[in-house]
Amino acid sequence: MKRRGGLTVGEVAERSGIAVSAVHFYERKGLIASVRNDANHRRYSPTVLRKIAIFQVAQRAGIPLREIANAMNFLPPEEKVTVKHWEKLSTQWTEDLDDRIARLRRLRDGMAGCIGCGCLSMDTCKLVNPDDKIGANGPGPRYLEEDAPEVGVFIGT
Amino acid sequence: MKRRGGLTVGEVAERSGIAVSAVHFYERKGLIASVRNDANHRRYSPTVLRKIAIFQVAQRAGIPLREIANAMNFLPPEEKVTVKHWEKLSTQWTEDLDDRIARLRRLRDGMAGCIGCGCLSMDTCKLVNPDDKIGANGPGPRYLEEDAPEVGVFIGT
DNA sequence: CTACTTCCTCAACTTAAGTTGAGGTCAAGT
DNA sequence: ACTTGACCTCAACTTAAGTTGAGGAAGTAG
Repeated sequence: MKRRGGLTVGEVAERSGIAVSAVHFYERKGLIASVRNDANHRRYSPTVLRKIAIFQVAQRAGIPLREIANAMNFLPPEEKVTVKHWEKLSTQWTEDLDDRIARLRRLRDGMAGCIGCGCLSMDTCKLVNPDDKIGANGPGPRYLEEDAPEVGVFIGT
Repeated sequence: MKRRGGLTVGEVAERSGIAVSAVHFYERKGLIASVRNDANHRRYSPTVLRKIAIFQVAQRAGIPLREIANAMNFLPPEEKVTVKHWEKLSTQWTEDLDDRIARLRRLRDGMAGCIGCGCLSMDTCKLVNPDDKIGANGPGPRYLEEDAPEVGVFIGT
């Protein structure tokens, strides 16, 4: 099983620290590509290692695979990928992370000030029901979900 | 269908903004409880509204239902729940959120400084492979997952 | 030549947090 | 009497991100 023409799945799996089945899976999903040798075995370019590394980092950041795949589709075919491209991804995902962080921070502040205060009653609590008509807007107290109109409001007491 | 003895599922669903099927689901999972009337219909105490509100907030914070259920098990039976109990939950989950936020922040800083720098190559990048032996430790570059031994290391270039 | 290991495909299973649908009961309104 | 609407149970479906297993081929070591 000499690696004439690229890395085997086993090698990719071991060097990137994921399971062989995961490598197969990523390929099925179109996130990476391989060529086949005469025995119908996959051979990978070393760049898949970088890609997989990026998948891991992005996933840890909470980016779903679908979006990762989407981003991968904007990359030029194979080795024409430049540092610029990774920079763009990085910027995009960093912004995404900033959003997530901000959202969690709002929640944390609301939670610290509000659940403990005893007011959490659907009718009066700003954290849960900021404007007394959330039920009419569809399901769920999705208040802190998207940028709320008034961020400083849910003091709660 | 007069509400003799508590809220109906429909009322709970409407007032808490979730689907009837979700109310059923929470009950199956033991997160809330009901009594049955003579027609075998569920009747809920108004406190379920508060509970469901808390589920929503906690889930938004990324707490899985299993943990929420677990926390609910530590609450006294029914209306013997005091503000202290909610405070404790709040404190616990706030800490949890602090952790999540810190983790995301580390990731963001690593991502901003590292993916763009062009070094992301599994062999040399600290973000991806901080100590050149992560493959031997099991699957995945789980570096930023738990508190990493050296947080300031992944400058990357 | 035989055994071992890696590889192949395809289908089914997993967890979370519900949703959807089929089939049936019960009380109210007309 | 009949239809509507809310309720009941139970089973199956959904998405994400894979894992596990069955059944088979191919390359390698002794």
